[in-house]
Amino acid sequence: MIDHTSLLNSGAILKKYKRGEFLFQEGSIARYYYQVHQGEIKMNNYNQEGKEYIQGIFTKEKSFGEPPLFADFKYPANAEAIVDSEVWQLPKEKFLKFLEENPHIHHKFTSTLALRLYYKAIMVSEISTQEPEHRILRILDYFKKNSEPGITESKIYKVELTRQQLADLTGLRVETVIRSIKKLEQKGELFIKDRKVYR
Amino acid sequence: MIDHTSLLNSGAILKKYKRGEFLFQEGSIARYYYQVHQGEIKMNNYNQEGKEYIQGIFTKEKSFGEPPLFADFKYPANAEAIVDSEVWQLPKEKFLKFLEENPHIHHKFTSTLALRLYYKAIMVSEISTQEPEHRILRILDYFKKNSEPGITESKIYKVELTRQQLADLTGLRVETVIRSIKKLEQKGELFIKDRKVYR
DNA sequence: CCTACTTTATGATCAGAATCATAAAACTAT
DNA sequence: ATAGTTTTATGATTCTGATCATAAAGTAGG
Repeated sequence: MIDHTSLLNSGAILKKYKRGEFLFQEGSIARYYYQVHQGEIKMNNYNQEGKEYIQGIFTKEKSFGEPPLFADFKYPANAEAIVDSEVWQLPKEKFLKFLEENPHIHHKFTSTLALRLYYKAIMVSEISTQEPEHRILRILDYFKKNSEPGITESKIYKVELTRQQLADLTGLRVETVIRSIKKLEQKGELFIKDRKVYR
Repeated sequence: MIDHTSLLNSGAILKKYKRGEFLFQEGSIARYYYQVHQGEIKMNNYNQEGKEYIQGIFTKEKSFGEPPLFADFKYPANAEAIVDSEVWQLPKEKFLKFLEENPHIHHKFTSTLALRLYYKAIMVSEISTQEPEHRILRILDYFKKNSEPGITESKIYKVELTRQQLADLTGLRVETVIRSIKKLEQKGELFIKDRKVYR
């Protein structure tokens, strides 16, 4: 989102996180702008029984957790490293100052927020009204679309998500995801090779 | 969101919609900025079987449907008048020009988007991991908080939503909402008087 | 006032996803 | 190579919210 030179010039530092480590917790105050340098970060919630919901997964160069920097509220979810990762960290004030000085980048963040809202609107409606197979296809298509810019429908996409992650993204249980994927394969909506899903 | 004088100066017009009328449909291209002047507008989705999901309800002076004006995508939901309403309509180009000339207002829209993202993040997590009673309390608290700025927890809030609307906001069925509300009353989380819910 | 419709309500039944149990295959770390 | 963990897999059972049926109370329009 922000190039490395600008990050360094603005005073960002690169921090390392081990797989499973938290960058911040649900309910805490937002103090930094974050951008993935290496690895994978997920934002998630756990309910009382420990069931997880994954709000989003962020990879190389993607920023996350900015919304509370723009309005006055606490983090609605945790940020947790999926694998060992390196993440740029820029203090809130410096981030906001940088945006003021770079209206073009500010615009990019506004449209990123808009796009994320679009995705959330779709997912919340899917989860509340559609059956498992439909939900799973939506998530797969979303990840496919975001995998490489301008990927065509005809091109085959290899899903790198585990069944458990798909479950946590769609609000389903892992067994339900496994069974639904099997049914989707029978229907020809996707295929499985060496346990990996392709769509 | 934008004051009436500015709206008029920028070239906005006031349009009337009858209860049940659509302002735009899911999948169509965004051409206007909308702001409620009188009445109530909901954004919603219908699935194949006609089951509705309400993304949000917008009242006096609230804007809606801006995200696709900031990024390149189609409406993820419909906009439908809940009651007879009057809505300001400003062409996209004029809206974006107005924002450019008024960075302060632009900032307000960015934080509105951030806040809406916050609400969606909470709802999608609630819907996918929490049971009916929990979901309903969340929605009630959200509407309570937005009913008047700075409402305290101790103050009693009268819920103007119907059971059906609560169902469509939480992804539940109307019978489930009715039964859950009864249980919540027994637990002392809210009370019912003349069929109206108070929290 | 009368008729339509909407909203709230309640009981009975059903269905589908969650849960529980178990296990094999595939990685990971030592 | 070995032990431990994660991932995928499948069958049996349970349970909760959806569905179906029905009705009374409330509201709106002519």
